[in-house]
Amino acid sequence: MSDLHATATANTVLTSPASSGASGDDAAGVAETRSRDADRSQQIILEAATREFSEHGLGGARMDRIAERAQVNKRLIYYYFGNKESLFLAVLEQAYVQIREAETRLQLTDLPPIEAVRQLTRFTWNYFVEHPEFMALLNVENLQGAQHLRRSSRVQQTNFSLIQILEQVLARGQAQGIFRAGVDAMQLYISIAGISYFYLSNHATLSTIFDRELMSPSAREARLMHVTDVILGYLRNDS
Amino acid sequence: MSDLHATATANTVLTSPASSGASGDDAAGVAETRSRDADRSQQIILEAATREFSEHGLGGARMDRIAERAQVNKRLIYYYFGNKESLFLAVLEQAYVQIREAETRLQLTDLPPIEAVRQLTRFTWNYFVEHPEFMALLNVENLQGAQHLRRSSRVQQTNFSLIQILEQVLARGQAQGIFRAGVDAMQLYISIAGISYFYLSNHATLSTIFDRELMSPSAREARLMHVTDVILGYLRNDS
Amino acid sequence: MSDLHATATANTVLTSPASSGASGDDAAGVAETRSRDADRSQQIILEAATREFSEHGLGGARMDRIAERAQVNKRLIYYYFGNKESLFLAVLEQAYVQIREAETRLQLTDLPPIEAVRQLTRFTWNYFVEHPEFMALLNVENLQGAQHLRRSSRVQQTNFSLIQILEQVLARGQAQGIFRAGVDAMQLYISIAGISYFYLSNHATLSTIFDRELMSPSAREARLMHVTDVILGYLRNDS
Amino acid sequence: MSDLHATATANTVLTSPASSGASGDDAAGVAETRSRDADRSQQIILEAATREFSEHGLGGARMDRIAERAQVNKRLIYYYFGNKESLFLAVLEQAYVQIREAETRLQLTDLPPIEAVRQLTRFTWNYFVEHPEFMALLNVENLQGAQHLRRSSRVQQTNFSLIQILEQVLARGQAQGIFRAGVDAMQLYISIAGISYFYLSNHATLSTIFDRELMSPSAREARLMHVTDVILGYLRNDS
DNA sequence: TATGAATGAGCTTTCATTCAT
DNA sequence: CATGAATGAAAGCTCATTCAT
Repeated sequence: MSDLHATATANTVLTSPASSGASGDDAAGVAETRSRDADRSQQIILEAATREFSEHGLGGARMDRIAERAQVNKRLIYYYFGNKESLFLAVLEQAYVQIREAETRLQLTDLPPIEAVRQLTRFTWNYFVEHPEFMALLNVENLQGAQHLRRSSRVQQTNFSLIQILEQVLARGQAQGIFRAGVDAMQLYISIAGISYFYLSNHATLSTIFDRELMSPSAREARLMHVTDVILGYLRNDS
Repeated sequence: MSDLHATATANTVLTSPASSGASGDDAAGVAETRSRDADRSQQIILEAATREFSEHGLGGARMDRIAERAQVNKRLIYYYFGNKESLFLAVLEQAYVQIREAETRLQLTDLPPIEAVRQLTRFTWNYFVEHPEFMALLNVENLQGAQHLRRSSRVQQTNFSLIQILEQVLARGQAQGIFRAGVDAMQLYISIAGISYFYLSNHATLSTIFDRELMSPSAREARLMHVTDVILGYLRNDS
Repeated sequence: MSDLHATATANTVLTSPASSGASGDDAAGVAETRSRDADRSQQIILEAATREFSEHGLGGARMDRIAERAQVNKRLIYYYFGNKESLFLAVLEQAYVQIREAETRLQLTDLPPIEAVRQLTRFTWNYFVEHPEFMALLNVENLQGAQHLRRSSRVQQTNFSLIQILEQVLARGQAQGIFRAGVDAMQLYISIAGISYFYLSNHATLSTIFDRELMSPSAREARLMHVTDVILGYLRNDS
Repeated sequence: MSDLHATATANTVLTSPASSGASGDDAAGVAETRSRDADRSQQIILEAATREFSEHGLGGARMDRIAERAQVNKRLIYYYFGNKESLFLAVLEQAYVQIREAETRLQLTDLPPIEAVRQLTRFTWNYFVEHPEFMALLNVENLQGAQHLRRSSRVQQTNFSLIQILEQVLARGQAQGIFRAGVDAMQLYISIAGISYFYLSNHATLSTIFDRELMSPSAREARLMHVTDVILGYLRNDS
């Protein structure tokens, strides 16, 4: 989280006071006139709220606890974010902004197809491992039927260029005769994410049920290998 | 909650009134003499609670709403289940008992390996489709770090004989030269579940992000086909 | 408590069903027709209720707990005693009946004055020691402004013949020149009781404040000696 | 409740909001800057709670009624005192602080022994007369086995210097040959308090039983005279 | 920009009591 | 004589939110 707003523009979800839940019409220029402290307070609140929401869900999260975690006055949260729901939306938006940024840094088009898929799989796995709160937020938002996401103009623009990149990778592999034909990139992407996500997000219940330690370093390494095997095993062309 | 007790029918999680710090000497036979209404009331409450918890999470669930949904006096819920957390545990236990029962009905050992895997995949997919509340409960429980499940002696005994059956299927396929070697049955099972689960559980956010309808009948059919392809494509031996 | 209803008449507070809180018009004859079990159940309930009320007060007492302590169905308590308040009254009445009975057994008129006062003091002290629940009930009832006692025709008849006996003892002592003149028997009796009562009833706070163990056998013996010294020291005639 | 803190004025038990699991670094000086209303609100709540607890006991007291009596929002009580038990403890502590303060104002060391004992007796009697709620609180707390008092670091320091003063008075009286020897100051103090306390605290039941008006001015005057006679009569040396 | 004080609505839970047998 | 099931009312307490400065 430390590299969060490296630039003043790209990944910010910081708001003007009382712009509660609104779209995102406060652009770069405005940020200049705002004090450093204001930005910092908002960022600290967002981080605290991210932890709180991911640990307790929307209904279970407590504004008091967020204020305590952020070491700010509760009133300040309302000053910046309006209310609980808007705060949750801001948290969610920031989470999406961050993963999108990270994905952008991947350069899959430059790699051979198999390697590109391997990289994407590894990246997805690692991102979930390093950002369990992102998975938790997804859980929470899905429990709510994505009602916040749907309202967010900010996230909806994210029509995942990743899918286009993946399509291109699949096309290259197919042209080279090493990938099977007829693969839907979105379906594949969901499978890559799902295989990782279910294991990581549900490890608490799974390890209880199977009575097996699933989060040790060696277990995680084994899982990543399995995930890669499944995806590449599926894609390979054995004709 | 130590007085949860199994009765004659396999999938019951009906309890004695939670207030009685009694011994637990009311065994199977006694349940027969208990008024049918008691059992029925508990079952109705459990069903209402299942819906409520899966729609709103643990923190967001409202006891009032559960009572209303079950058309019983709110007090009765406390009479039978003690408190909200214990009610949630009872709901969770019943959900696990039910899926375990359904799995038991599968007869994978009698089928050819490929068909067995296909059946298991289809079953898992269909169960999630037909029981979205089960997925939601898993989500909720995982948000809580499986703290309820861990306390449940009832569920922990569920050491999923399914894994053993799957191991036997994999061994047969491998012996016949049609499955690859070295496949961990638990990893495979988690992948089968995960590929289905992520799509279904997160369809709300996914369809928002990809701007694609994921839950139409045709979309669901396509997904099931993809899922089966991934699993069988991974398993096939092309040496 | 085992010698409670040695006779069928004198000390009973057992009621006919639904005679809730009423005076006491069910006399000896009726008891004959009532089953042993009924009497026993009522007595068990009264004992359980006595403990509960003396430990938790009127507001803090729980009907559930009384039923549990008495090992009877909660409904039965209502069957016999009508409601909580009436049950408390029954408890209170029984407590008064018992101390009155015990006092009756004292034969102060036969003793020399000093010895008679000594015996009364010792008796009062011992009775409080052996019946802490009686003191607690007094506390509870006084917190309520004696509203139950006032309604009880049963207890009001108890116009304490003890005072008359004490008056006679004081008169004898004064006639013999060993007791001071002008002592009001009721005042003296309240002092005898109060000196013992305060120490015993409030020992919990007193021992905390003075950081001294007040209820050890030696401490209790010392206190009884002090109490006797105070009363006899006050009464002695030094002219 | 560890954040109870003493401020400049001796008898305050005012607290920081109970929610803040904060450090406790708000010392005396800070209280000055806090809005006067906060202190006032707390004091008003404490007074209302004192009345409520002394009239109804711990279990019978109603938070709603306390709020109504104090004319504050019920939520505010929880804001300052956390819960009912803690509020009761605060009430109890304030009651002890107040009587201790009043005792401190007595200047027994300057008086001749007989007069000192007479003053102490009169003071104790009068304090109970004027503060019946203090007696009631003692009753309530003793019913609970002094569990709150024991937890209070504040009250436990109150190791009643009064006993030391009384010891000195007794020594003087004995040296002058007017008091008997071998009197334990604590025993004597408990007797002084007990003789007054029992009469006043239990007057409701006593007046019912003895059918005598005990609280009229003349009756109270007679009792104080009796009490003084008992104590001084006991102490006098007639050798 | 920031904060301590205060609140209304509503939550989970408790309790004495009654119903139906 | 006895009981398990059920309930209305109200309790203690929580929570997101606003007031006033």
